[in-house]
Amino acid sequence: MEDKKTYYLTTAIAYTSGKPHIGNTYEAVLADSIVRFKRQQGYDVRFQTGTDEHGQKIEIKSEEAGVTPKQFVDDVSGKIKSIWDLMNTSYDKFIRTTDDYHEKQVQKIFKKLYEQGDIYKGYYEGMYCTPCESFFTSSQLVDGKCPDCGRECQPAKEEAYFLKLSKYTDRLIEHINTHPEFIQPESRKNEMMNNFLLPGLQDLCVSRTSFKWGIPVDFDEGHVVYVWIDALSNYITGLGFDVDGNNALESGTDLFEKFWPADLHLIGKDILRFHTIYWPIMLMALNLPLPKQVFGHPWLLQGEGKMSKSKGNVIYADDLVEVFGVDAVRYFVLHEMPFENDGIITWELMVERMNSELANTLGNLVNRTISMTNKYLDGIAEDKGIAEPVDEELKSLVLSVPQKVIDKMSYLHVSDAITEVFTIFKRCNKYIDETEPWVLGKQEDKKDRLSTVLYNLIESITIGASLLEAFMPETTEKILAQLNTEKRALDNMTSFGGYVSGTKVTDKPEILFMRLDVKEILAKADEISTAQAEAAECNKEENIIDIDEKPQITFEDFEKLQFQVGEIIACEEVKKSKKLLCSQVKIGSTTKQIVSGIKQYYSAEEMVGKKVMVLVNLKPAKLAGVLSEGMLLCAEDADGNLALVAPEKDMPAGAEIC
RNA sequence: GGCGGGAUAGCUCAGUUGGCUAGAGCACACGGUUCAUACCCGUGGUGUCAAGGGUUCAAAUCCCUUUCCCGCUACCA
Repeated sequence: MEDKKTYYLTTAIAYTSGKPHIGNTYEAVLADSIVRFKRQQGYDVRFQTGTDEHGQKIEIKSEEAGVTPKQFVDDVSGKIKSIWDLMNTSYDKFIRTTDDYHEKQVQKIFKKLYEQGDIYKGYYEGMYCTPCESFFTSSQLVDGKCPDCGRECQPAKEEAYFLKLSKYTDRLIEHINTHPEFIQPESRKNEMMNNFLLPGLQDLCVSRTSFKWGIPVDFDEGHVVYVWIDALSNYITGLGFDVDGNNALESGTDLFEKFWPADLHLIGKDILRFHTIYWPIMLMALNLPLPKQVFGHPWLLQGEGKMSKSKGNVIYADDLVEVFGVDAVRYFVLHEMPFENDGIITWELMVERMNSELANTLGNLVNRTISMTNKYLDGIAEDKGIAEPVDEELKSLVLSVPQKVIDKMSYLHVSDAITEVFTIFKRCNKYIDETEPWVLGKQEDKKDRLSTVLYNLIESITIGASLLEAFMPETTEKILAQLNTEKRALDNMTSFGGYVSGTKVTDKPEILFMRLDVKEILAKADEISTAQAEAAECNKEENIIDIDEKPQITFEDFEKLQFQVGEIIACEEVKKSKKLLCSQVKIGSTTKQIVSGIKQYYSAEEMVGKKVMVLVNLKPAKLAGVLSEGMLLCAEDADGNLALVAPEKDMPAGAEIC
């Protein structure tokens, strides 16, 4: 049996709380372009993607929708899968965290880690600073006290399971230092090191009791496995991994044995921490090898302001595909995303790219080449060998591109790789200008030269189109079909002239990419936007916010709190702080200084004169070096927007709130 | 507040270990061409390389200071 090198790539699994927008879709397309290229390079590839389907948010959403959580995620997961299919992503495995084999293994993993002591049942036995609401490992404490506020830390009481991280920290640091390619882009490595690894990790809470929709901890009723052990494990359970070593086989093959460790976890930069710290530690605890590389890709952002469904400006892949076609959308997201910085997508930019690169440079090139071949040569371009110096320039450029593309792709610089391919098409257009086939066509004695010129063009386009396959598979197929030839293999691009001389091209060239009118497209985008906003309106997600429930308190507990109306008589910004305002608050005959993190929502000037609700008897603390003697109460919505709470009628400063 | 990364043409960015008149794409303007989807080709830059100082024969590049942006993180009683 041929011993091909394997390549295992995974994307993050998409959370099934709603339809994925173009930014989520980008990840799947990026992954797809990478694996398609690896296949071209001859690797035995496995590409896994899927959906993450547990958690409180889904429990709540399904309840609102009046269906069971399973029904809810079945629906959303199906939608996500259909968008991945629409985008032509060639995944080998679509895993769902509600799949039974996955759930079973997660339970076994959890149990194994528990039995060997890597997971322990805690009662927040770590050092907990109540005022700071934070946990600290003992190594983080300063003189046994909270490193932030310097106060005593105590154990807290809530019951939960924790993954012990400290045991493996040194090994992980060592691994990251000796494997510079492990975290990509490399700049993220410092962030992980400096913010988490070097200061010391606090143990990760891996179970919850506050909701039910999750994988139960089978030896402790009431606990469900919280997100990370559940979600991250998909990368191995999807290969049929079994904790006891009885890996499930797929058509006789032990996929886990064959494909693990993964070559690349492709994820968004926001979850890099989980993939480069918690996941490796889980794997170490399971005594499994670590993935070779984790790439936290940047985001594809939407241009016009913050996206929101109610504004109707969320861009979805299926809307784009309807207007532009699959490959145009693939081209756009891949090309517009640099390696490290966020990219931007708008309808205008889409049209611009579509017109200038796809329609003009590529589409028109194919079209004019085929048209001339038909017009002057009855569709048959033979290599008559009538060469001129300019031909060599074309050939050497074309033949230099494959290696450049391979290099760019090996560093995952997909955008640059596509740009390289397009240099072929640009050179071809120039070549046409240089050789002027329409002039040759008028001279009977130049027929052979003309034929050679068109042959060179067709050969160049064949190579270019073949190189495009990873990025725009349908376009590759369409071009090659029009040229009536086969896809050229990557290792077969070292010499010029593979196109079978004398082949007849199609006599009915089809437009590959239609030029679009920006105004028309924007009008269409407007329609989509309006429809979206209307849908959001009638489907109005009731603005209900659920937060974690706290334990019941007694009236005595409540009586300990002293609330009064306070009048803000002066207010200024706290220098050196992004969020803090420092207010002088009149409460009865005294004045307290209170610092609040509301600068984003209130200016210092507008604060003055407000009468607000104040928690008066809170122990004073220093914030950013400024003393704060109480708390201004605020309401907070799901996006973190704040609104001060004030008495409904005018009340004097100092009035008790009870 | 801590750590890190930036600031180069109207826009998006390249610029390797300091080294010739600082580059590319887009956009714009003009010229050429007509096979093609009004397309393609060519030509066109007075840029304080954020500001100031320093090292050097030589600085966009190295060092210091300042300003402004961004990322992660902490804080946000």
